[in-house]
Amino acid sequence: MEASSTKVAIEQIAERITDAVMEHRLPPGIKLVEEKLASAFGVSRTKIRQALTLLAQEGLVTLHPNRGAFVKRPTAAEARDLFATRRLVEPEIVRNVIKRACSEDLAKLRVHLKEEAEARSLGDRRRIIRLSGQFHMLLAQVSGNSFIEKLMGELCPLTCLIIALFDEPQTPACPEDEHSQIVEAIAQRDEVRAIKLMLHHLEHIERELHLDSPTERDIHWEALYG
Amino acid sequence: MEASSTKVAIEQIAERITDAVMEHRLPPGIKLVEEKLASAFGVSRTKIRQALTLLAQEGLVTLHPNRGAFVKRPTAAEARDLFATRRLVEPEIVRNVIKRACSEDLAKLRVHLKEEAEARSLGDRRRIIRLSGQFHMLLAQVSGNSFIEKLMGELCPLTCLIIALFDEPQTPACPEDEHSQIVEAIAQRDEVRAIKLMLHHLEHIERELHLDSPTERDIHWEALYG
DNA sequence: GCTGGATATATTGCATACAATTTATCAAAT
DNA sequence: ATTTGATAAATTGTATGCAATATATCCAGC
Repeated sequence: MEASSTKVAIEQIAERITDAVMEHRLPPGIKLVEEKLASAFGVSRTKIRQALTLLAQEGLVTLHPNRGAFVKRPTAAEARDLFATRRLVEPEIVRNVIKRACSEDLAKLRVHLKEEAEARSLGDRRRIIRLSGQFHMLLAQVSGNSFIEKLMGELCPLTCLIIALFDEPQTPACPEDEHSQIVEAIAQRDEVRAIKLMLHHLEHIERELHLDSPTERDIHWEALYG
Repeated sequence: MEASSTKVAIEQIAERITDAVMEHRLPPGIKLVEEKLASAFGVSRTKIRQALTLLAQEGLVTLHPNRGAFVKRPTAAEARDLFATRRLVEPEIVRNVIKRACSEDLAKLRVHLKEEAEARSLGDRRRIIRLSGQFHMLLAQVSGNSFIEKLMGELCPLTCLIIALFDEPQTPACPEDEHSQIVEAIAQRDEVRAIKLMLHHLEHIERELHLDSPTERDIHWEALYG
């Protein structure tokens, strides 16, 4: 039961679960037992159930009938599709941000960069991963297209999951500070450079993953001895 | 109460509501009363509620706290964002379809074209609108990227809503049979032509709408007399 | 006739109870 | 030791009941 008596909206529940997933506190594949979540959030299962259908629709959770909800375990193929989608969408985001961003927007982005730098200097790896994802969500927000914003709001948490699954655990934190370079290119209204940096950034993330070595999930047990 | 005793999954409920919206049987802005849906589908409100949160997450329905669920009324700005997103995504879909489509996929597309032609010859306007949307969803399916497929599954019903809102009611059915031209270009693996046709098609749809004349919804009553 | 406010009705929000189903436990058999 | 089957425990799926809130109705007052 929660200490406070404030009502917890199902969106808040979904968001807190999403944050936990982004910070790798909920690993891919783990089961989300309704009763446990209900008592953790101090609400009834009815609300948890709604939050879970919401998260399932977002793609962060998989619902197995009569068996429950599980944090999604994306396959390598899904990971590749995800990055293909991001390579398509994020250049458009950059173009729109350069077109529309006012000085306050740039300020917001720079505040975020500071948070990232802080987390990095503190070595808070979980916070780094979450903030890295949220940087891209913030960019999408500034770009001003609600559909693309929503899409990125789903792809970024999933990217965190994919990193949890396919990245070597001891990879040195995050590559480098490519985010601040992107922001600077945007501030200078250098579209070509900003897009190039963004695409390189995405390629760096994808290349650090081991999408070729098949996970247990990818093995087709039925077909193995066909 | 449903005649059959088959269990109705929440996805089915959501899908049937989506179809009704696509066919303009549920107009934008209409209230969806839980009790009425519950008896229409022969289930309890609990399940309806889950279907509605799902549809809200998809963006087809708006949830007003304590006031209920309403079929979304997209604004002109949202309509423009939607078409901008489709202009970004659908060329990628065409590229992937040309790369991946086998002969069975092409056959499926041609079967769909036949259905469209049939509906058109019968003058079944509602079915035409729904099938026109589903053509694009089918293309997305064939393209093989699950994220883009899901995105188009949300954008197409919304497009139908936007047409219901911003199109003149007596517009002559649908422009022409641009879909079959696109399929032929795909069958010939003519990427440049297929993409060009797709973009023209989207522009035709958007240009037939009256996105400049402000709807009642767009008027800012508070700011009017500022 | 229109406005304002009280009462009644309708509707949503939520928790709970119970049936259906799955998962875990444990003993017997090979 | 491993497997099989029966039983018990845990968990999900669903309907229902009640409180909270919003909407509609009605009637007095202007």
